[in-house]
Amino acid sequence: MADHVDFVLEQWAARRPGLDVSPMGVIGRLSRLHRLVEAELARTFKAHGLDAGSFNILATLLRSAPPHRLAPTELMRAGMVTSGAVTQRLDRLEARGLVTRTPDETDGRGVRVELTGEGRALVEKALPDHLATEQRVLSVLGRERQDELAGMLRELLESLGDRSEG
Amino acid sequence: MADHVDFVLEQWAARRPGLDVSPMGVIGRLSRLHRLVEAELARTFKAHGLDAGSFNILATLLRSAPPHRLAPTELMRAGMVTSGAVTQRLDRLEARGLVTRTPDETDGRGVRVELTGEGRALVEKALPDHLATEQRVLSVLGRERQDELAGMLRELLESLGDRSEG
DNA sequence: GTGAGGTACCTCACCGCTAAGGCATTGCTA
DNA sequence: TAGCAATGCCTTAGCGGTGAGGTACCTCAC
Repeated sequence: MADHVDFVLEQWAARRPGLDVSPMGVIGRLSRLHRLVEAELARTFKAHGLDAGSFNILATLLRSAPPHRLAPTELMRAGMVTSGAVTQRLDRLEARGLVTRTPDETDGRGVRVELTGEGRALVEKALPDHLATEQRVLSVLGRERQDELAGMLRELLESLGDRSEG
Repeated sequence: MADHVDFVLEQWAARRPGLDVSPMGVIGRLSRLHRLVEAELARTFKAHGLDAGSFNILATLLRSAPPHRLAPTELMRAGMVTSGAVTQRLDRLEARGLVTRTPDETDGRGVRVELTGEGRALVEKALPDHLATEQRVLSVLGRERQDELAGMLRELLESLGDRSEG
């Protein structure tokens, strides 16, 4: 039972016997797992004509509180991307007729983004497939250990400043 | 004690009460944590005039078995990137005098990549800082729980086909 | 009311990666 | 040993993101 990171750690142990490289055991795996999982999720998105960035926008709108109209700034924070990235994602989604941009009525600088009927239908169709893919990827761990894992990741996130907006 | 993903899960629970979105609790956190950690590591790399891709190449060469000469294909697999990405990384590193490319003596198609003295010195200088950053990022979990976390990530990796070459 | 600083969104140049494909060489198989 | 698939590396077009900066608008102290 050994993954690629075990091999890497062995190499370091052979080359730098004194060095404590144990953090690489966590962060190296985090990185590799992220890549593999992203690739897996991408296949599901593609099957629905989407990519991760587009799905993220649509799903954020779908789960938002009524009336489901968000500012680009909120989408930016939810997706952890820059404002430029949000602008471009919205450009693409708007061009496909999946979202609309409306001037904010109470703030002349602002914009409100909303799902169109088509956008809503698409994300609602993709969502169960997406969840199934996520579940499949995690299935080797039982539900209990998935929760344990989520708990540890949450601790790390909080220590790095990823707080809830609630 | 709640991170951004808790907020997201609450939103889903409010909007789709029947839906089991628990996989998002793991994969959403994996994704956000990856982003935050990468940003943190990038600061250390930058302080040494490097980025993650360049460091990855240099560190892979450093930890490789003597005589520390690897083929681009091996670097490609170690870094989980395409051959094009490796070619470009090597172009940049070679232009800076940090690695050399030599034709493989026994395979006319092949190339051997090697650290220069300067490249070796740079990665040896960056390595302890990098490890310190990784350790700092993980420090909220004690060593024991770090190992636990690494174990769960390894199980996931193995289930997705990330096997050791040993 | 006004000016300064903050905020919201967009624009654009640049960057690194992917995906597809090309060329040379090697290895397998009949 | 000839033919053909596989391999190793490179090339290139295109894509999505960042970071810096611009414009318009809002807020607030005075």
